[in-house]
Amino acid sequence: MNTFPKAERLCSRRVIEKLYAEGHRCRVYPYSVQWIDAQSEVACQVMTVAPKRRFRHAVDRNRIKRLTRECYRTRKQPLIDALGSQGRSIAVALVYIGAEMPEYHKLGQRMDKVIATLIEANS
RNA sequence: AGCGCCGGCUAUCCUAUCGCCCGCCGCCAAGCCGGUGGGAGGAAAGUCCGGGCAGCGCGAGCCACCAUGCUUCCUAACGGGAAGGCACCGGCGCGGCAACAAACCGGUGACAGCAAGCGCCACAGAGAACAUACCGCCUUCGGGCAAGGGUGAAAACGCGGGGUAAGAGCCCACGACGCGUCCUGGUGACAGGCGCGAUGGCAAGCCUCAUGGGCUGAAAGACCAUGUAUACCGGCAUUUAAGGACUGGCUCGUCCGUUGCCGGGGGGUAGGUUGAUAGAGGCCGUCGGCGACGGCGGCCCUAGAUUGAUGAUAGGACACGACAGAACCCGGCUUACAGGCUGGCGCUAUUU
RNA sequence: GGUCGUUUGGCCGAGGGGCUAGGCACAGGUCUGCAAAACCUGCUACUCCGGUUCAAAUCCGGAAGCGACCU
Repeated sequence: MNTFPKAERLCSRRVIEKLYAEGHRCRVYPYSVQWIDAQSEVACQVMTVAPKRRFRHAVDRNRIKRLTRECYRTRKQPLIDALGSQGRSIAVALVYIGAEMPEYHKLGQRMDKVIATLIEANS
């Protein structure tokens, strides 16, 4: 099942600060992807970010994060399997850096690229 | 039916699949899980006001600072609301050639006080506030005057008469304006009258008067577990007077006091729980009130996250979907907003 | 979530009721064989909407933009 429960979301303030300070970063437009090795019970913890500077209204930021979560939820399984086979776990931040409101199907294609990049970087 | 003005309500819907948050039930308990129910707004926004709630040793007086500003009422409170007064604007309109009163209808108004004091009023102009004299008027040639011209946003209250050499609230009538232990009506603002009196404007200039205000703000605060100080408390020894605290300042009053040792005590940081969702709550009926609103009775429970929940896909309907997403809560204000429904008033045209 | 500040030509920046300084930049001219420098001239502004006032960049109310602080 393509679920996205609370355990797979990145919630720890301490891990987030460490991620921003020491994490790897690469750009897969329209995202800036940051990740770091972590010790958790699930293979991958993810947080979504939409910057207030670019998107003034809370409605727009909410929509970007919802679409991002939905795309990740439906495409995450290859990444989970790859990490699981190595016994590793990572923490990831998906920061939306595009200038315009995304469209679901196009965003899905980019998310495939993000997943592929993460698998390659952690194999 | 059309146009204009002023309000009120509403804010796409349905089906299937995959997901998110919370409550309850089941599995011995918990979690995964299974079942079941609930899940953003009229502005959730801006943070412009008011209050609840919480913390900060206490109190009194004066000053400073801030806010409000026609009256009465509503309210927990308000800078909000209701009704009324006054002013201005618009409409209508008897009559009238027309302009346009009164009354009526609607809208708008930071609407206390420059006859308490100070300050400011560019340019132009004689003069902008203890005034002044260019043209002008009068003259006994010493001078007197401010009506008329001209300047300006504004010119020493307006207009008519008396008066005078010419003039002037110098005097009078009418009118504008301010005041009154005054009279009448009204709870009152105010209106009408009587009497007295002054005369430019500006208080969203300083200010005066009246009323109100302690400060901070859920990132407040409380608790648990981990963990252990330099906070804090008590005792003993030492010091005796400077100093400090009381939330912007001063005064009064009150309190604390320097260092060392001993004992008690349990801070920061990271995590969790709580604060935190049933309330000045909503709806209906009824009674009181012009109304805002209040009393009584009945019914209802309606998000509660904590990196922060409502989305995606497919199909269908039509008016083709605006502004926009809770973060302690409530009452207002302001701002944004496609469409739909609806109430009142005015005018125009047609029909009956 | 809460608390503040700021907005004046292309850029920096003064002015706090009476025709909006100054500097840099830009354009034209003088000078020069050409340019630089210097000198002269010009151009482009008070974030927006209302209100107070005779008069508003300035005072008052509202909106918008930009920025800062508190964990």
